[in-house]
Amino acid sequence: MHTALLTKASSSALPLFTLEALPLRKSVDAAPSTVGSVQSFAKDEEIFAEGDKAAYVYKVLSGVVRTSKLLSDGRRQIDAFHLAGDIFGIEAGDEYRFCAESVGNCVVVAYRRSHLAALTGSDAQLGQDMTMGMMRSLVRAQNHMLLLGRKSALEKIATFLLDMAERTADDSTLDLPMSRTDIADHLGLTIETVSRSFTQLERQGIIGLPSARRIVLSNRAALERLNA
Amino acid sequence: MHTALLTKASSSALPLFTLEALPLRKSVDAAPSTVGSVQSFAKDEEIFAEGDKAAYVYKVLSGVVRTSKLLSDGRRQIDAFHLAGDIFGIEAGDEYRFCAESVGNCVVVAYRRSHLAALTGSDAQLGQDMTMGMMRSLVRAQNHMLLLGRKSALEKIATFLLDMAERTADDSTLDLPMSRTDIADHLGLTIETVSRSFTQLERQGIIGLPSARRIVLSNRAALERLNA
DNA sequence: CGCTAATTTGATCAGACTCAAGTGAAGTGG
DNA sequence: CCACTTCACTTGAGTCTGATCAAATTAGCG
Repeated sequence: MHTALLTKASSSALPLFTLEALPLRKSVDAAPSTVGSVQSFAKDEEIFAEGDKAAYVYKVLSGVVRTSKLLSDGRRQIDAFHLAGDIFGIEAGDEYRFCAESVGNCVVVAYRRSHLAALTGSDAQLGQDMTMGMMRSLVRAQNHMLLLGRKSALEKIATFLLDMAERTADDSTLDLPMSRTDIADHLGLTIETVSRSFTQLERQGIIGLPSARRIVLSNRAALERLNA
Repeated sequence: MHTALLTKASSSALPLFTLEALPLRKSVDAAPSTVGSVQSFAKDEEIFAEGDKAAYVYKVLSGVVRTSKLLSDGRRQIDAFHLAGDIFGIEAGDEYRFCAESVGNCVVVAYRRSHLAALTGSDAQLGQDMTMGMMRSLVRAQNHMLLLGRKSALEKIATFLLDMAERTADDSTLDLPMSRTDIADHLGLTIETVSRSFTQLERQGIIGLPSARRIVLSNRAALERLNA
């Protein structure tokens, strides 16, 4: 119904295939570092910081990455969670305007940006991959602005759950990879409000909470109604 | 410091030049409609609606355009104000996910999207213009998420004023082209809170309000401090 | 099994919203 | 040219949602 639709639909679509296949193939018989190097991170490790030289563009292979911005006094806004297949770290300028961290253990491929730039000129397909990645970020960001600016706490949570379900869940059970703090900083709320909203949805029979991070969407229609 | 810097810097940079010069030159000796057609709108006219077939990409020649999203119950989020030189209406899918309206009288050029798509394949420069437009939208959107999710009313207004000043003002005087309602829907506030914030900044001697829409930035340092 | 961190819950508070008037400026028509 | 209407903005009073502060549970984990 919103953001997630495009994201999910496109992540398995053609354009991305190139970016996926190219480095993996090459890394077998060539130096991986020149095309794409695979990197692993443990929980809460920094992949890059706000202000770092933006030398790489990344793609998530497994796990989850959060990109966030900080205010001088520590207030944080997580602009997106990046799941397997998602691209992050695309920048127009020469530095990252975000910090990127692993949410749990995760594996990413890093593509040297200078190399991509050269390819983008000659290889139209690869340029389109970057463009698609950007488009998807833009769509997500724009939908998220509506959420942040105009939705109530309960509506924010409902939208978030539907979005995550769309992106990860096979059935009606959803395993959240991130903490309440991360969710709060993504939705512009506090952890207490996030927790209370979950509890309220559970009491209304709209979701089940077998454990803190496992959500059962028992009444998706009600969630969609809250989605406004 | 944020959004506005890149926007301003890039709006006069090279990549955009092509998009500006190409249609204007051609429209003199060729049918303008095939490349870019100039359209005028009076105050509060609709340029396109959310869900319309996204047949054109637009560029503002003069005046201001707002793009917004609506919730089912009428709550509105203005994602951006587009000033002269700004591109809007770029879509990945085949329909607009926004509504676009003129804020005051304004003139725009409409580029047929099918035509651009063809050019993007052959003309790398033009493709980069679109890419740049998208990048700038993305940067703005990402900064705006931080504002919507984590800033107080006063901080939102301060950021907004600095941003508008950066984009339009020559000196320390700023003429706002939009109403309090538009500002409120852009910043995720109500008109009353917007008004009260302006009054408060005035009382603190940080801004002057010779008339409702004319702002004098008498203490830019204080504003920047509020910018967090 | 005890320790630490994450989450939930409770009580209170505050910033922003709602509702309601009041003020002022711009435009209209006599 | 001036009274009248209208619309945009400001101001005030009271309310409410979500934040803050604080404590209790619960869940992981070594």
